[in-house]
Amino acid sequence: MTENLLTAVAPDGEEALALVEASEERGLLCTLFGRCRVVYDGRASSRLDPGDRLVVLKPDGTVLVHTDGGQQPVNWQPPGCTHEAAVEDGEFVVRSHRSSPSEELVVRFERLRHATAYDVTDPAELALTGTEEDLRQRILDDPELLEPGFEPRATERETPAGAVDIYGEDTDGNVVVVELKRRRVGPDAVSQLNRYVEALVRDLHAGTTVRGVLVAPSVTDTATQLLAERDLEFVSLTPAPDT
Amino acid sequence: MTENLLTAVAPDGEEALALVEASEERGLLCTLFGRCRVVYDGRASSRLDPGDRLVVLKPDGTVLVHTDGGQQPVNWQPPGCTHEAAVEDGEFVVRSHRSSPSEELVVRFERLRHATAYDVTDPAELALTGTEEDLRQRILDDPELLEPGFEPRATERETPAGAVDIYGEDTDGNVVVVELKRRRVGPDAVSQLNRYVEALVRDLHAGTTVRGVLVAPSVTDTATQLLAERDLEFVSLTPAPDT
DNA sequence: GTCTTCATGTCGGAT
DNA sequence: ATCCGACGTGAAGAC
Repeated sequence: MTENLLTAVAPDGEEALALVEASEERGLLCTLFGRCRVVYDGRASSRLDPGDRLVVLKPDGTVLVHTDGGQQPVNWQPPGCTHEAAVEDGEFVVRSHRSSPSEELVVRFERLRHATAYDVTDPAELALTGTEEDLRQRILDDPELLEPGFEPRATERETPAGAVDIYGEDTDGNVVVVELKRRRVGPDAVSQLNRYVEALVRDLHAGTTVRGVLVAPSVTDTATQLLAERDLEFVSLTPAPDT
Repeated sequence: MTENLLTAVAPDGEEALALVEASEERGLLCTLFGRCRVVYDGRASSRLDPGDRLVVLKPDGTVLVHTDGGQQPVNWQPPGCTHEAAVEDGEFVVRSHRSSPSEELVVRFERLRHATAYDVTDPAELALTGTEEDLRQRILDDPELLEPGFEPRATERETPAGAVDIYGEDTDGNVVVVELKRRRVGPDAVSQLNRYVEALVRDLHAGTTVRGVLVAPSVTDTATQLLAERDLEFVSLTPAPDT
């Protein structure tokens, strides 16, 4: 058994308890595999009958209950929760809770097949490209991508309805509100843009024309309809130049 | 080693390869712990420098890369992906890919501390309460919760702008459009309701009054403003009766 | 804390 | 396959 690596095959309750507590003390990430029931009560409530699952306990208080399928855990607790392990009626039990909002998750193992604890301190930062931020920078670097003569004046400009992605001016001196989306958009993005435009129409001097431009790779038909109804515009752009 | 439970402490590339391939063959869920780099290219692109992490391979093709903190994996692939493991330059490598959209994830291990494979076939269904569906049922069971004399006529009624949660009539014969939210709502929910109301105003006979009612536990100030501007209403209700 | 919006959102249901 | 909206959405940044 290596330093900062604990494992136990088919541990009984006490063994598992020792491992989880040691894990907690040393700030290790813990994985538990076995047959368990799960009860959750908080923002909603859920019950999960017995089944074989993988349970992950992270040093930051996160709890994940994973089944054989799906990217999302079937049950979970967010970071910042505190958990205690115990042996109750011969069953190994993990209780995780938080206040604000009040939430509790209880995982009760009928049978534990395996338990491990690892040190997973991770210094690296994820470098991600292709985000909305990249799309914004692409337009700021070359405003002509939006339209000839477009001049950005501000990003994240505040309005009563929220912050506008890019606020600028066209060649005729009209105000241009730009809403950016990194992927194909539907009706929600059009409504969002519309909120900003309406807020600015109210705020600015009467007589100022405010154009709203949605920038995204593409839009759905419904979104196109909505854009037309509200006199809003669309410009097709992706976060990264096409290759 | 129990049936359908494979483990390996500090496996070399070949051992890990055998375990992952056996895991795949038998439909097991596989966990890998070690120091790795991760490269992702697809809808976006990301690079992650070496760090100690937990990698989960599910039998449905899901891949999760978890660090010490956070509920979300730092990298992942969705269900339906296919992955191959290999030893390259002495390193154990997992490549996962899918088409439509074209995406690839490569996890390259400098060092593998532990590997396991479990059978996690899970027959149980999650029983969840406190959802929007519960809120809908609560109102259908007792329409007076919305307002005296409210009469539901349909759920999921289609409009050009999408399906209305509850479509009904008030005591004056006006059309009532109800949008339900299980939790406190912001501007987006107001816009959504507004889209349905506008679509129905266009669709129905001129002269028909269409009321829009947002039902949720509470609303933000901005949402209240928006509701007022658009002549929409708010009724406070939670998915479950208060206890 | 609350509010707002982004996300490689994911997921499910309907067309 | 696309579209649409819910989700115990989570996570980040602003206030």
